[in-house]
Amino acid sequence: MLSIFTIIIDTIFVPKKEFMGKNLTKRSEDYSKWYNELVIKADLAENSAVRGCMVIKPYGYAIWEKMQAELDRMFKETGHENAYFPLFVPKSLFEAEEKNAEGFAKECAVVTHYRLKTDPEDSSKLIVDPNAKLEEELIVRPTSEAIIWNTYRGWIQSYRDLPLLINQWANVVRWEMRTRLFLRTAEFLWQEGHTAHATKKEALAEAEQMNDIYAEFAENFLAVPVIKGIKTESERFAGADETYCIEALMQDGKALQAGTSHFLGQNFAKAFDVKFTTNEGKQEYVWATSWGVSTRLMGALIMTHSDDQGLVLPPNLAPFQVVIVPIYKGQEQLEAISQVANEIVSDLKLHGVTVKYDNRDTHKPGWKFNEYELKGVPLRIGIGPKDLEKRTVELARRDTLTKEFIAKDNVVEKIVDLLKEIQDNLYKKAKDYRDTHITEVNDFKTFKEMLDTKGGFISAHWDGTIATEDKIKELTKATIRCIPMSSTQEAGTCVFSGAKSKRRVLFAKAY
RNA sequence: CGGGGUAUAGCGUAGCCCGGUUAUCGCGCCUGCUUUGGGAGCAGGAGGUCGCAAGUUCGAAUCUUGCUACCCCGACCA
Repeated sequence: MLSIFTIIIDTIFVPKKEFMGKNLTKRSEDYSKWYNELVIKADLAENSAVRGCMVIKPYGYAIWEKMQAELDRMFKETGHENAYFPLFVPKSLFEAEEKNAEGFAKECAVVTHYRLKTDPEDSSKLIVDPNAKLEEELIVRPTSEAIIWNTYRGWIQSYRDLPLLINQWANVVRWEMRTRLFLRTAEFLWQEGHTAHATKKEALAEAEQMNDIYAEFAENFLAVPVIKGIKTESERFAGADETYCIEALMQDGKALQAGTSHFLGQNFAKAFDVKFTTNEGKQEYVWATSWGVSTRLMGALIMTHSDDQGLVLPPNLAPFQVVIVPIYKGQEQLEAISQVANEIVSDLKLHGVTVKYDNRDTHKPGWKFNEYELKGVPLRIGIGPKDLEKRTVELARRDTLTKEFIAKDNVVEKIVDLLKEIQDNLYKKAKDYRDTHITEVNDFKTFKEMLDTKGGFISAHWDGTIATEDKIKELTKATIRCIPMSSTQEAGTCVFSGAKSKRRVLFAKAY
């Protein structure tokens, strides 16, 4: 349709040479080095003075804010409200739900004192005041079930108080041994939903619904295809009866858990004595769920779409979807170009497109081209003297790295169309990669071979025992990522033990 | 917490084995001029507790010891 209005003067497949010089390690050379460099060079985040903790820079944070805004909208649309609970959890509350406490105990930061004082031996230094020891240690939350369920006890008396549907946006701390920007940091940002229900059925439905929302968000918004599934017992959240998850596949063939939603049964209700009176006057424990996604999604986004030239952002998440770069000699030309650029800017804004006009004279056009490629801006408009003459603009796509000249009058229409196309294209490309990297395997030799050569998900039969799961992990480093929701009954024999199995599960090496 | 490695300007580095004028180079930064359709060129300039603390020595970035931080590989993990 649009091509009727669009005069394509020229389409150029830009020669590779022009894109060299970003000094970014190639994915094929060293994938994890590529990732680290990309995060730094695209100005998303950097390491901080605090071990394992990152500084999220404005450009990276803008992307996170877009994720937040969309998720927040989806949560509210399904009846959830935001609240905020404390950063600290008294140890006695933390230990109340045993499995949860045990699961997180090894990675907790603990506050033991509340005051510093001047070092008597060196007045320029501070020391912890030994007289300011806390009566009870405070745990910096690694997750908030404990403090929240302790609070819920006071909020829930009757079936009329249910369901209780709460979300909080917060930071949590998990003292990880080895950290990587966005993928695993000691402190990270996330949202955690905590809901209370009158029946098991309703809580299960909630947990599943939120996992569905995560999947929808990942696919439609991040353009990251995911597999919805259930975790095995050993991969389950500490304190949950069932963990639903979405699993994504990165370009290096490793899986990434992108979100989890837990059915907590009555475990926390019992640990914190949260009961309600039914409409028949009986006292019952409530049923619970919790669910969360974190800044790790940034990692998923980066590792799904980006290439050797830098970040590639889906239009839905780009802090600005279009950048306009003027190419000019002298003030007069700049003014003429700016007039055209400003027209396009206001027209794009009217169509809901976010756009940045970069008229800084401190950097040359070539520099800007590279910069915005590195930062993954979906579309770039170049306007120079030749364009003024011909009433055209140059339009470059980040996802395909192609450029074309189009008539200035059609540019807005074309862009609106292209943004949608880019969003779809990124998803399709990622899904195609993912789908071709799910390999059905029926014997252990092939299992190992596939993991080492092709990578990705291995769909195989499993006998359902933790022993087999552990053994496979020990031998191959692959874990069961999930039992896919979509998997159907299929008689077979376990790829490792040869015992009977009713369905296939997905194995992969994971982040 | 085990095993290995590194520490020199904002970043990346040379020098260290074999101690000796003013610590090398690149990027970045500042000033000026010329430039601007794929990371500009030239000229000039600023920037250093050589991780920290002791020791050896006439003399230490360089040798010795201790400490600290970080990185990589394991174990742990959203």
